[in-house]
This record gives sequence, structure tokens and C-alpha cells, in this order.
Amino acid sequence: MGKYDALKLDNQLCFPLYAASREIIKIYHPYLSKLDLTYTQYITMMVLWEVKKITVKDLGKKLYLDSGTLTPLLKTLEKRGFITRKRSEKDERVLVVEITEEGDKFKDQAVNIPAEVGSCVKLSEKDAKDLYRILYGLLDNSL
Amino acid sequence: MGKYDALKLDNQLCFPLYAASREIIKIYHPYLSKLDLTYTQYITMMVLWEVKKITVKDLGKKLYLDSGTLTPLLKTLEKRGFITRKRSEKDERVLVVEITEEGDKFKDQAVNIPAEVGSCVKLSEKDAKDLYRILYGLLDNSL
DNA sequence: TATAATTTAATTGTACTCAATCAAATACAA
DNA sequence: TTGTATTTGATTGAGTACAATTAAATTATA
Repeated sequence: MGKYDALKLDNQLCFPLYAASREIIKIYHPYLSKLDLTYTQYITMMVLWEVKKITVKDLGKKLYLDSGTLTPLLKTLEKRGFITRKRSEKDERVLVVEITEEGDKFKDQAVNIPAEVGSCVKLSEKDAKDLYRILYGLLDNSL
Repeated sequence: MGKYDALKLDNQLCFPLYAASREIIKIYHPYLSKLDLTYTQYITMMVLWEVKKITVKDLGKKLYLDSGTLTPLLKTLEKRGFITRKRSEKDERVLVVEITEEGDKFKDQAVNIPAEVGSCVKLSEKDAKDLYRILYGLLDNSL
């Protein structure tokens, strides 16, 4: 065990996480670009398809993203007519994002993406489950 | 099982990968900013500390990054005196990156980072091993 | 109540990330 | 050899990411 072995790329756990994350997002690209969505926009829509209405703060908590990323992204989705952005009447600091009828209907365009991408990613049932459990374990430990 | 269940964030495998990757990189931030390195610069240096000399193409293969990311990053490291960039004499298309004496010595500043970050990431020995194996399984399957 | 502290988004600046394109060098084929 | 295809890195443009700062609104405190 050399003094610098811990600095070898092969001994890192974060690096394959970082690389695999980006590589899988690349698999999404052809499917998402047909819908003119980026991956970040896609997961944002995914939250909104489910909850319909959410504050920027709570959206950021769900996606692990801050307003520096979300503000311009949400403005793009707003221009496209998929969402509305309105200040809360109860608390003017809070911005509430809500999906529009059009944004909700757009879900039908995306419904097959998980299956199409899933079929590209070779992973056994067990490994997929373990991976899911380990990653959420990390995230829940308030990484 | 609803028609749109596959589109729920909680049913995605890519999302926790993407989120955990970024969250762990955030743990590196305070340690790396002391050295005035970004995470991407850090893993680049890691490769060079090990191999000393490599082409941009091979570096990109190791890091799963392309020249659009690497070119400006390598120019930054060059300005800092950590590396040199020279065209190969045998093939002028090829750019060879080599670590300098100064860049190599800088390794001593970074040697404790893996241990410091590692102690922040709560993960059992077994989960760490499984995670490593699964992620490299994905990457090797030429994701 | 006045003021201090906190919360929330937005903004700013730096640095990726990558698809797409380009240009130069090299390899290959007719 | 000459034209064609491939390889390689650089460039460009759009879109994140995120730390740090700002500003407005609200809450807590003296």
C-alpha cells in the first residue's frame, strides 16, 4: 500500500458515481431531445406531473438543486407554457410553480422513456435494487 | 400500477445516481477549494499523478469526458504550471499532456483528501464494495 | 413596536458538460 | 498518387451547477 494509493482514480468511489451518472444521462439524450427537454428539465417535469404544484424551495429539496439552477430552468418551462410561476399570497417570498393543462398533457409524450432507457441499461434485478437502496441510503443520510 | 408510475421520480434509478454524485462532490468542495481545485481538475490531476503523461484522447477515455470539457480545463492547469501541453511529433493531431515537477509535488497537498471525504460518507464496507462493483459494471458495459 | 435574525428567490460569476461543428493531420483506397 | 474517410483536438453555443451575494418579506426578540 503506497503512500499515495488513496489518490488513485481506481480507488475512488465518487468517481464511478460521477461518471456513471453522466453516462446514463447521455442515454436519455436522444429520447429527450425529441421532446426538446434536457435531463434536468425532465426530472423537474417528473415532479410536477406527480404533485402538480410545489414551491421552488420544496422542488429544490426533492431534486437536490438550488435556485441558481432552478430559476432559469423554470423560466424556460414557463415560456414553453408547461408551468406557471406565481408568488404565494400568504408569503410573498415564496414562489409557487404549478403545471398547466398543456404541461400535464405533455406527459403522454414522455411515458415510454423510462422503459426505453431501462432497456439500454444492463443491470440485474438484484443489482438495481441494491444500487437504489445504497444511493438513497447516502442521500437520506443528508449527504 | 398506474399508467404513469414509471415516470415517478421515486421509480427512477438514474436520478439518485445523479443526485448522490453531486452531493458527494459537494463534500469535496471545502477541501478542494483550499487547494483552488475543482472536482474535475482534481480527478484530472489524479490521473496525471499516476501516469505522468497521457494524450487528451486517453485522458478523456479514463474520465469519460470530451475535449470540450478537457481543453479549457487543461489550459487552466497549464497556466498554473502543473502540466505541459505538447503536440506529438509522430502525429501532430495528438496532444500530449505531461505533469510538471511542480504538479507532481502538489500531490502532497491533496494526499489526505480521500480520507477526509471518506470519513464524511457513511457507507458500510459491504455497501461500498457493492456500489463500486455495480457502478464499474455499468461503466464497463460501455454505458 | 422597533430591530435583529431568518427565510426565500433571484442574481452574479466561474466552471463545467456535451452535442455539434470545424480544421488539420493521417490513413486508406482506387 | 489522389481523392476519400477517419482521427484528433479545438471551438461554439446552450444549459446546467453551485458558491456567494443581494433584496425583499416574514418572524422572533428585546
